[in-house]
Amino acid sequence: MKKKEKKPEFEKYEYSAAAVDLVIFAIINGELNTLLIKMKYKPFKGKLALPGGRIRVYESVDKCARREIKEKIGINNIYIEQLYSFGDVKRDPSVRIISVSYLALIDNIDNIKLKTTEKYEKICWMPINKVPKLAYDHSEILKYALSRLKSKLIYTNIVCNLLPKKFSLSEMQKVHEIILNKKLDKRNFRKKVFSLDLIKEAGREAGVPHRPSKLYSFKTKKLMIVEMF
Amino acid sequence: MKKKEKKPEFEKYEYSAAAVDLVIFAIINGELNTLLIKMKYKPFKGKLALPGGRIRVYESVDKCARREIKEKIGINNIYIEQLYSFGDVKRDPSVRIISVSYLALIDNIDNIKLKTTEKYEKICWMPINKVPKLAYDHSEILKYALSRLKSKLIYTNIVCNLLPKKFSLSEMQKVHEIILNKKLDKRNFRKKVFSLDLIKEAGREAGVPHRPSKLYSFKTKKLMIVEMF
DNA sequence: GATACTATGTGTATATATAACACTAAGCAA
DNA sequence: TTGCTTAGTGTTATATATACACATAGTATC
Repeated sequence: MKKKEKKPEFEKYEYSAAAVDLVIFAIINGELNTLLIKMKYKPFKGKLALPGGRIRVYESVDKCARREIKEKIGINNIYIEQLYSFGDVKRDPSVRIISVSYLALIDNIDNIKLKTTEKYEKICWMPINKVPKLAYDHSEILKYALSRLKSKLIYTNIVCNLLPKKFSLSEMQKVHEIILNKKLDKRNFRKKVFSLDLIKEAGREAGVPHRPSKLYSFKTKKLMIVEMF
Repeated sequence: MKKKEKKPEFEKYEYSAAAVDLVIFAIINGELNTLLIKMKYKPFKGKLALPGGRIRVYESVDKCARREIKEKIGINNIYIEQLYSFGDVKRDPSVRIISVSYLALIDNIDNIKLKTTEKYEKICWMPINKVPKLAYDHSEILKYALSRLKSKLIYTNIVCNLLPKKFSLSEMQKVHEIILNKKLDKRNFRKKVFSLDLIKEAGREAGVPHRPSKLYSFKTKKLMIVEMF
């Protein structure tokens, strides 16, 4: 930080402020869940909303998304992806604010500790088909995130960010079925997954009252374009 | 406008301002062109950049994109699509500003009159493979726009926004070849296009020194998901 | 230790989609 | 009438996607 930092010239112009809103997905008990906060203050007191916050002048938009995630769930290194910027004038009734939305994926819910802050009444996971109408335009954002997740599940290996380090093919198939909301054929699923050469064997399940499944892990978590399903 | 408008609370927070940058594509002389402006003032005096401008407090982000287009090329009703928001802290060296980028497509270059404003040295079309390094992070934005256009060309009917009202199948194929940068098989192309049932006959070419082609027009310009190429 | 239970794991045949390939047709100009 | 130029057309081979049913390997129980 050698150069002297210059403050943005807000006062000169009537220009907009920006924020980040997060759609954080995790698979919990065989359902797709998203993280929501319950608002403590007006104008949406008592309503559920996506977590998020203002972008600071000295942080990039991506950094802001990661900071917010860190503040809410205590972790840092998860998959995030910018979705879309929502910019209606009245989307926040009290202030003109543009929201850059992000998708974030949790691969292992056990690593997460939710942190309530003073600003929110509570923070919680909720299965996406039980989510009521949210504050602001957050229902729209959630819908957008879900549709992005669905399409990326079909044409990329993004599913690796929703699975723990070791997983069975049945688990993997289940994630696809949950998100795409349809049953897949077990043999065709396995054939396809193997043909893509994305995973390697990683031991065997134990202590289950049935034939134990082989476990696999992803060779890489780098996002790749692959025709999945 | 009944309710009294409340001014955003810029002063209270150190938050960011936002702008829109436009990647406007048109097919000109068998090449894909993009609209660029030459900058008159520092910090990029003399450099080429994408057209764009600050988002006003009382306009939505989409409206801002359309206003900017109107100001630069005098038309209003073209296809636009939000791309991505670029938010590095130092992307503009003088002010912290987040840029929401848009793709816009011109279907008929004849309708366009470029308008230089006092702010720019000039405004002009340039074939995309002749574009030098641009000011700010605009080269990155252009690259992003091009990749979005390519992929949408493959899985949607977006090409309808780059063709005039009436066009021949050879013209349509040419647009695909220009953008995808590869030769396509004429018979397979036609077979596919007809099978999608997107176009209808619209007369015949005249005054050409060879067999005249049939002309077609799109049944609808509504964006649809279709497996093109 | 034999049996029941449960989720795992595997192969083939058919239908569909994609890719490769070359000649005739229609209008204009000389 | 001939030559020129781009438009227009079908078939075959290959690859991909879909549909479908039973044997297997552990654990738990009697």
